[in-house]
Amino acid sequence: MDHARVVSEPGPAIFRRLWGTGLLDAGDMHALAHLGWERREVKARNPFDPGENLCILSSGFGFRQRNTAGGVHSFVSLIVPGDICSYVFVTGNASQPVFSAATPCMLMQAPLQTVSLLCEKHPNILAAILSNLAVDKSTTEELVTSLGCRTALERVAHFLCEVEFRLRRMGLVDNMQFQFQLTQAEIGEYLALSAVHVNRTLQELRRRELIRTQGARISLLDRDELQKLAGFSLDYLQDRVQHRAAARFDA
Amino acid sequence: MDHARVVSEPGPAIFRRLWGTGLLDAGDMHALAHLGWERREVKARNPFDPGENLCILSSGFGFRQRNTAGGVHSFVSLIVPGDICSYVFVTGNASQPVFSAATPCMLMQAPLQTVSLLCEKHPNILAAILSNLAVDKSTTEELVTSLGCRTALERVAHFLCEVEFRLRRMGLVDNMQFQFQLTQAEIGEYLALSAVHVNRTLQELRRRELIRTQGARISLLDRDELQKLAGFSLDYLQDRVQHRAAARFDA
DNA sequence: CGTTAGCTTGAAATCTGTCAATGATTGTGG
DNA sequence: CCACAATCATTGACAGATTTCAAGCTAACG
Repeated sequence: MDHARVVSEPGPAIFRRLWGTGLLDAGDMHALAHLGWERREVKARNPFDPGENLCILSSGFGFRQRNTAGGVHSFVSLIVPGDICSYVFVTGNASQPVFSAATPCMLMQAPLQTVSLLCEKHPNILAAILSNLAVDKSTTEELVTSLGCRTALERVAHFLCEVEFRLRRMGLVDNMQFQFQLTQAEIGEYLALSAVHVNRTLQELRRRELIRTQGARISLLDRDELQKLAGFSLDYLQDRVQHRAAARFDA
Repeated sequence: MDHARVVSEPGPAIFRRLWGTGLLDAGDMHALAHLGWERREVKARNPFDPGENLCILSSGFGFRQRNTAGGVHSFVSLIVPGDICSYVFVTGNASQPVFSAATPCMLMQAPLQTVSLLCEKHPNILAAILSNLAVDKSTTEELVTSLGCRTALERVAHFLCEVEFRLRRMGLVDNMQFQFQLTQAEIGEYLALSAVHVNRTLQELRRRELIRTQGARISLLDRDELQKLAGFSLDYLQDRVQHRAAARFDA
């Protein structure tokens, strides 16, 4: 049984992530689809501040980047298609990291006021957004675990497992293969490794025949083994886990 | 000007953190105080799962601990008095880290249903809770920055600056001194350092005359210098930063 | 007064970073 | 369509921060 299978849903693919919470019905999806979204392009390597808009990444990859006083900056979360770019519109707290495009990105945004009205009429949508927020938080916490407890090899393996799952959930993985347009320097910045060491680590994964790369395309040759190496469990990536005792891994 | 000064507020000290958001009025505080809280004691080194209750730490220190499949476990956030122990009651997402008491702890909790009704009548309370959630998220993101970009010395210094601020906000700091009952092993588990290295790092801070310890009591001898060393800015700890361009440090 | 948990210290091992140079790939303008 | 530039990947040698191991020390506590 494939927990991350693509469920047929009544709406554009960009809302698949919200639909995946299992909290929405067809009416909610219809309302979402007709909210009057504004499209917005962001060039690779450019920052973008969604302000108080609800902003969903439609295509491309990005990070939330945290800039501190001392010139220190680091990526705190990876944003893939379907993800909400910023939760300021929910929490009202402005001192948050800013979205930074890694590849050319297409975003969809809607102003806070519109979203507020939408949530009043469709409380399930608010619940879905909060569930996404929780998963986002949980993902950053898992990153803390990675940085704290895992070696470079485990860290990179774990990262690949996570990306595969999140892209598969959006229907962007084809037979364990997916487009992965991040530079090794960017992966390093996210995983707190130097670009050089990311390179060596990827080589080691290739040597062990766990992954294969062809340009920007990557395939996981032995996902089970990779997950085992990484200590990867998809618990932290799932919305509303109702039965925690259920099977943890895909078939 | 002291940004973290204790404002006189209409309610028990335990709600000082929520009051500090600046979103509540006297009526909200009154409603909070009379919610029918249940006291709950947790022994040192014991875990506690708040489930879907709103649960606020009243005294003691704790961590949110994340346990993953491979036996890997790490602390992802520090909980001090006034902090909400778990946001499951907001997000509905159960696959979250569990509270783990470092010292003997006293908690106050109220069931989800009661809290829901409260928030319907007092929407500002929901806003305050969401603001706390945002700060909590932000704090974990800052931890990512620490683990990724800071040396052991900077990391420990940063941690001390953060704790001092958070305790001061709750009125628990007296002339740069506060009770700090964590073992070096626990600090290490949070900052991804070995207990041995935490020890050496604290020695270095003492040698530089930035801190002094007397038993479980610690005093920051030169907070400015410590903050400078750590690259500490309190942006990420504050609720609803309205004017981002304002001065960043305390006087 | 013994026991236990926590703190301190030293030496050796190791992972990862830095530096520097060389290939490979991609995109672009002529 | 090719040549050039720029970015990215790769490789090797070396340095350094942090971990691990092992042992003694201290202090709190029953």
